[in-house]
Amino acid sequence: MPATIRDVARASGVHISTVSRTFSAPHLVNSETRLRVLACAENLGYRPNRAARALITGRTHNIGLIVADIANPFFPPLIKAAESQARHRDYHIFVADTNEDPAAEEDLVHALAKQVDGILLCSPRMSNSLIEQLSREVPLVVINRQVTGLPAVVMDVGQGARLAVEHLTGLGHRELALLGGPRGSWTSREIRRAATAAARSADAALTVLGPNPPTEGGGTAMAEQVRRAGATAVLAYNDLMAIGLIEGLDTLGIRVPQEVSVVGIDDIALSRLVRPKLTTVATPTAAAGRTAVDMLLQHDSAAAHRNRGGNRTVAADDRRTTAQVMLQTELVIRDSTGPHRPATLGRNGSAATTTTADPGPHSPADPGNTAAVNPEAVAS
Amino acid sequence: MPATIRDVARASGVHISTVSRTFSAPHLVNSETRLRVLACAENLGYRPNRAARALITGRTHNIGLIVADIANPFFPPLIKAAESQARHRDYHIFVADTNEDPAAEEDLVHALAKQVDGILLCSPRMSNSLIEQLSREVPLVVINRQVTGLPAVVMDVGQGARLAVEHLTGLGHRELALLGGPRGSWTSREIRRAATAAARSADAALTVLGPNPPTEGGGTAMAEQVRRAGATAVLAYNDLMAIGLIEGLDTLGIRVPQEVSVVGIDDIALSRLVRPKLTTVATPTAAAGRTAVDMLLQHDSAAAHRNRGGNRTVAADDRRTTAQVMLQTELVIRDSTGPHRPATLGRNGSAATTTTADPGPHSPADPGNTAAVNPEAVAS
DNA sequence: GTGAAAGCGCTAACAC
DNA sequence: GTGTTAGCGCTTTCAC
Repeated sequence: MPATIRDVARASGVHISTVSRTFSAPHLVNSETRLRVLACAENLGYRPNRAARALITGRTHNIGLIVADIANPFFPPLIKAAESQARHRDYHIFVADTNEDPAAEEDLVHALAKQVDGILLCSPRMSNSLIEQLSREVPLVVINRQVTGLPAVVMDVGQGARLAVEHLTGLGHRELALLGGPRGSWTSREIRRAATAAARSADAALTVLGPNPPTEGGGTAMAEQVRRAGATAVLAYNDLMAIGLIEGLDTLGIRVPQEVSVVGIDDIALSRLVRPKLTTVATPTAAAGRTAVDMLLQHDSAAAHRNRGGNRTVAADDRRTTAQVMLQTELVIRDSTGPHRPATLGRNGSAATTTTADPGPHSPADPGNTAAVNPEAVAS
Repeated sequence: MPATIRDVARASGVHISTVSRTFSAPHLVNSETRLRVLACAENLGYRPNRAARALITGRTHNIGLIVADIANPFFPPLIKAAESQARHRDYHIFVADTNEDPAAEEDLVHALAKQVDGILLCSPRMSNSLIEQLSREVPLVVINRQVTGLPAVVMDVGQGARLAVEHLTGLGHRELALLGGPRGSWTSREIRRAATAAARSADAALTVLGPNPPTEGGGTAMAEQVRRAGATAVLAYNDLMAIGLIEGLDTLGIRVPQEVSVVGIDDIALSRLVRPKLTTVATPTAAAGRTAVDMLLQHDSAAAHRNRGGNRTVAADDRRTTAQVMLQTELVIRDSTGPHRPATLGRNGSAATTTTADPGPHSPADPGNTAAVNPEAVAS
């Protein structure tokens, strides 16, 4: 039923190779002929079969995008941007979800390898060495992870974490907590590293809690531990966890930001919608998606000369374009962070803070304190 | 570099067709031979090239999923469910984003047609007749739309809208507004139809405002009009618009639910996270994704006998499995709806509400008024 | 500028 | 049970 190149050839009275050229190398065909062929193709509804074409050219014009969890609000903007960029360049995109399972990542790469020109590996949880090995099977661009020798685009979460910690210590907080992300997350390690360093510089204590699932529930579950740790300010692996934590704290009768300040990371759309609006580190996820596609495709131009029976030096050659891009992050201060207020009532291990909205004056024993501010007034 | 069927054949000393059978019809090959072939394949890292296979079998084992906006929180759970279900059945899934553009939908269907076994058309904005026409090119399953003769899975938003209106009128509201969705949306039409009918049954007035973009901004932008319409209760096309509307009303100094009740549709994750928590109609989006994949694949089993040069009755035959599934919805009552409270101060055309939190008495010219309440007290 | 022929990786009759 | 042969729809030498 669907028209083939042969149908068009017959209809326009030329050989199939001329039809082929009309579509893949138009300049090689007489413009009169070309117009005729195009007309026939048009009214037969002919479209080149890309799979068949790929069989011989070695380029599928498809890209794979592997993410940990499509439903995690961090990913959709990235997926959308990648898809959009890909399509502008006439590529289609396979999306696959690993459910945070490292084994699934590997399977997926294998399964997709043959039908794509490359794969975007988003926040992978598997080991660097495995990634490297897989990259010999199919061109890979890694997002949110640095693996030596492979093209990657990462967000500078280290800088973001530093900014966040400085913001917190600047508000007078000295007992910080960090809610770690999932095991195997490069981002989580970077955050931890930078946050630890920044806390030390500011003479603040930082308790690391985790690893945790990168979800709202993961955050909520840690509320009790945050309280036990006596932290007055918390940096979470991502916004979802931060929001979950705020809910958990609320359940414990601990108010944010009056008693505890909370900072998230990512600046997902949700962050402006919850109350208090979340202070967070904005990561350029859409840009990451676009950039990754561009890198893959540039990379891919080289890979196109697939070595039909050739030696394997080609694979090595491809790597020469390898680059690692680091995207800037920035701190967005909203309403979930505020100045440190030492508890004035008892301080018997568990921070004894009243649940009532009572922003009375406190003993400014901590260094770096700023003037007290009515939390209500800040709700912008 | 990647191993081909021929490499495996050579390594295991059999003909390529035996290798082929080992993978596509294992029972047809001697178990000893099979084991040997499998072993060779294994250590050559051979995997059948699905595109090449598709060329001859006519089945790509790929599915297309076309949505209006990946970043709209309504879609990710659906995409995730569809992807998961597809992969369980050994299918990969192309995801494409139309940016709410009907023309893009058509292009995408054409572009994807050849490399998929079928397409899931999600909340399409194009005309029924075009959809029908496209379905002759590639098997289609439509989600959130009913088009005669085509398999579809829809959410029963009509019932949901009715429930929502009944809830609202039950609370004493008599001046309702409906925030319509995007032009071309079947769902929007269904909601409008059901809401109108339900309002009439309850002797309530319903002002329809729209069409609107199905986004937060779309909702925010309508706050002023809602006020002008004098509505005390609003049903929005989706949660995003409902949330946006609440923000917009807040800016106008109108409190939800004290002065205006708002109901959304979809029950996206966000709805429980905003304050006030959103009353909404829960739609089973994940189930819709799964079901649509199942329908497509069942449908596809028939389509597999692609008519190589055959007549076109096959296409007609495929249609016999056509079914339309309607998924139940349910009203989730949270905190954005409350009893009608007649304004007691002036009513000079535009509902005169002060921006300061000053719930003073008003002249009760409007019908159906109840007592005033301190807005602060309700914010749970 | 166009046609002829070979072949991408694979499956599907059909022999044996 | 396995080998042979013919192609799926297309691109790409190579002649002419």
